[in-house]
Amino acid sequence: MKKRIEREICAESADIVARRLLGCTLVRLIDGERLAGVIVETEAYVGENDLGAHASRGRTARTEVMYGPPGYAYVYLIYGMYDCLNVVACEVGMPHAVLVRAIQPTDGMERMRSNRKGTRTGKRLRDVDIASGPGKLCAAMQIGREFYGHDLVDGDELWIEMGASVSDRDVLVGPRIGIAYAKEWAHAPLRFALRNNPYVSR
DNA sequence: TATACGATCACCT
DNA sequence: GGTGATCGTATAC
Repeated sequence: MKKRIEREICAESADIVARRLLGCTLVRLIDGERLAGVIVETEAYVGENDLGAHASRGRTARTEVMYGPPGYAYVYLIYGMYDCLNVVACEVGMPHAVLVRAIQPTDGMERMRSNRKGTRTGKRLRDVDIASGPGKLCAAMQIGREFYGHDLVDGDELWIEMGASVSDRDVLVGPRIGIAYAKEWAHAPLRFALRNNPYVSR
């Protein structure tokens, strides 16, 4: 069991935190079994001015957790079907968040694969397809909205561990996905991924 | 109370 | 490359 992240890691602007979380390990403990994977893709949502961010509509019941301290989980339902996991970043009162978009499974891969048996054709999923997207990752790791507000630093069933350091030349930076409506913010370089890693989405 | 739509995914052509 | 599934949230009425 590796060292967990410290809360200060998450206390910066979300773009900094999104970059830092690459290479860290997301861990889910369920029925005594450890499910884990290296974070290989993230996106930053940088507060109320960010037209691509849920917080751009201000403080509501849904966005409330993002206004609190960093290191907590913001989980939301998208398209009526999938849950997505975010790490709250920045300081209290600044609603920043980092969307975890993909992980490279390391522990409990078979259980994660079976958790994704929502597919019709029932074909065996390739390893690279198990958690290569924000909705897929939550399904694979059994992360739902019950984790809204969960502490990812000191929590019990879901937390983040430190990983090997990642050099800048191994990081791909580009525009975020699925926010074409966000005007100038749609192009902002706020998506981060490990270059040439086959476990990233799309 | 009613309605439009989304930080996605899987299947189809 | 296109589209349907499916429901909570924000916003309009």
